[in-house]
Amino acid sequence: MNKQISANRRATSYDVARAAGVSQSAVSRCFAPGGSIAPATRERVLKAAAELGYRPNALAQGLISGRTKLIAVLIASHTNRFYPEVLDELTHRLTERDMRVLLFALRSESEVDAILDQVWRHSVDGVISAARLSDAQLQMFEQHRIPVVLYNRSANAVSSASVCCDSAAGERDLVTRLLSAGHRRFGIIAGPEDSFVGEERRRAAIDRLADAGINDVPVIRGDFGYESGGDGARELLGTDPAIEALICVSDQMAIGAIDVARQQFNRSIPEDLSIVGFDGSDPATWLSYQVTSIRQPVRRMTEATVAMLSDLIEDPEAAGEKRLFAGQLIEGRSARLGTP
Amino acid sequence: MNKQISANRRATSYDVARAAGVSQSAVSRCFAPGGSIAPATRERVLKAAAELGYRPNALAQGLISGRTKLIAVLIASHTNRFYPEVLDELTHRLTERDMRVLLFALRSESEVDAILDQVWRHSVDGVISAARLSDAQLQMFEQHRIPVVLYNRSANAVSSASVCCDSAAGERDLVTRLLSAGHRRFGIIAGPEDSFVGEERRRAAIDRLADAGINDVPVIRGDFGYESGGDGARELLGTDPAIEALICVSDQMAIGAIDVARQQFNRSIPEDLSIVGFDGSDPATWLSYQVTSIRQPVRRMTEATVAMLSDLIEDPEAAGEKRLFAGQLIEGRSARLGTP
DNA sequence: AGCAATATTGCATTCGAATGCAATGTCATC
DNA sequence: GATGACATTGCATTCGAATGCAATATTGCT
Repeated sequence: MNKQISANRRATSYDVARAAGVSQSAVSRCFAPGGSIAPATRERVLKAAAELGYRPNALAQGLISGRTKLIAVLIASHTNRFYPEVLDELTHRLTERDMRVLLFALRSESEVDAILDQVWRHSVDGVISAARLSDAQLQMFEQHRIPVVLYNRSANAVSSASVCCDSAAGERDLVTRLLSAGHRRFGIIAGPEDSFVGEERRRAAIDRLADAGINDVPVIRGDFGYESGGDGARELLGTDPAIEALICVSDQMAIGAIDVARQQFNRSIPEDLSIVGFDGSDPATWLSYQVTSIRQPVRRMTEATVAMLSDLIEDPEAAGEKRLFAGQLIEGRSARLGTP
Repeated sequence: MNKQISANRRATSYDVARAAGVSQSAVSRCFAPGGSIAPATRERVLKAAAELGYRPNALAQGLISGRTKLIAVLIASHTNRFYPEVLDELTHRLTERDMRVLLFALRSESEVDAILDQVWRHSVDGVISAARLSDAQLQMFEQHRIPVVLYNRSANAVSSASVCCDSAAGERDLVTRLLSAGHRRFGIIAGPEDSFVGEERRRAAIDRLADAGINDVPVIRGDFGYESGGDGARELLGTDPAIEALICVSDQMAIGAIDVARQQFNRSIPEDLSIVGFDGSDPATWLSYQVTSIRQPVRRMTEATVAMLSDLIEDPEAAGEKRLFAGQLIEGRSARLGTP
């Protein structure tokens, strides 16, 4: 019996070839950019393809050509929850360049291996990771010439491409301005110990304060979220009511801290207490908060990430570049700042 | 010359077969659940596979088996920006069931066709759409037996599976409670005309008000975001300062409205003005707002979505079920509510 | 031991498109 | 009309795993 074209079977290049009276190769060449094909033939093939609703099968293309145009995007759940702009921008930039997003949301460190296993199986052309990868994991990709671009984190040992917002510089700026406004008594609401940017910001703040002769600054750890910011403020202000400025390593924690300071400690912000955040996320600009913060240039960063990844895919031997973007200081109304 | 195993080539099932001294079929059967293989052979194969770092190639598997375990997730950019929980939960639930997320973020209606083209090429096993699809587009999927589950929207003509929060019922409840608190003068801050849930909520509010004999309620359209909520409030309160209650079809618009009402119109919320939202998103619970709203049961809804999709993939002939989840009324502090 | 029943294994083919190579076809030029 | 340069086309193979079928190997049982 002949191969039946059942109503719901997808049309293949052979079906199109038969309909157009050409070989399968000709069909393939019609859809390949720069394929050698006569204009007249091309016409006929495209017409047949349109009639049959033919679309090249990405699996077959990927299998034979070794290029899938799939990009694995690894993002920690909390990054996406608190900063959804990042994923949205990444997705758009990738789509613009004709790449597809295979999304993996990580809730915990322990899932990474299982997820990389999947990434691996799908023969992705590249990886964008806004989640922590171990050196061994990065090496695995490097060894197999799969480009990886790290977003807002960088690797220790392995030389790996990355795009980051300069957290340290941003945090230093903030602290410098707080100091020059005369603040001398600080509290820090940091992130989890395993957060790259969180730790970078915490260290930068502590170092800058130490430079100014201020040591033993109390640190409370949160999870970047609203609740934990409030908890941190409660604990810090409860322990030392004389604290003049709270340095929070994320906007959402700053917001939580502002609410608790105002409502439970009856402080006026910024008159009685300065609070700064980090990220420049949307809610930070809301009238009730207007958080003084460092805004990450997300659009430029995501654009750079995708551009860098494209380049690496073109030339996998190219060295991984590290790009550092300066954050922009947002002078909100949640902190008293001095002149720079 | 023999096929060279260069350092960075991926191991294939043939490589493993050679290393373990068995046929490629045996290797394949080791990784297939329930494959007929002797325990001893299995041992040997798995050992060889581990040594070579072998992982089945998902493209080849998908091509030959017709199952890719890929799920296309279509989500409107604004849904993800204002309500990131949805995508995060969906991704996790899908991952739990051993399915992968091919993500598409839609900024505008016009991108849909290009994106469905891509979805199509990738032979996904199913689609979850939190974006509008036309009847023709839905039919296309149905015709080819590709299950689609709509999230928070439902189709008109086509019978399609869907999971929704009962926006109409929720909005009616809110309005009922506002009415029973004695409010008589309302304003509505709605969503864009092409938003499914936005319109559903707007209509429900208008209908419920009409039932109470209140007609010609002013409606301003926003885009679900903070700014547009503030703009809406400014316009409504500017036009009619006697308005007693603002009905916003999203929490972020309610928040924007609260800020503008407080800071630009000097109103106490809820004493001078009641404002209600919808969604039960994170920021709505923040102390400064505590928006009175309807919380969508996101976890249950995403769970149901994924379960439904799994079932449809198992049995594509099954009829698409429509599941409607009741929202939970959150009595915040942004509105005066009467008894039910 | 002998035979059937069952469990393992390998062979060969398949999925759908891309591509090197050889075979045509076309055209210009002298 | 012959010759060469170049453009089109098709053939055959390839990517890597799954699977129906036939060939063996084991096992149980008499």
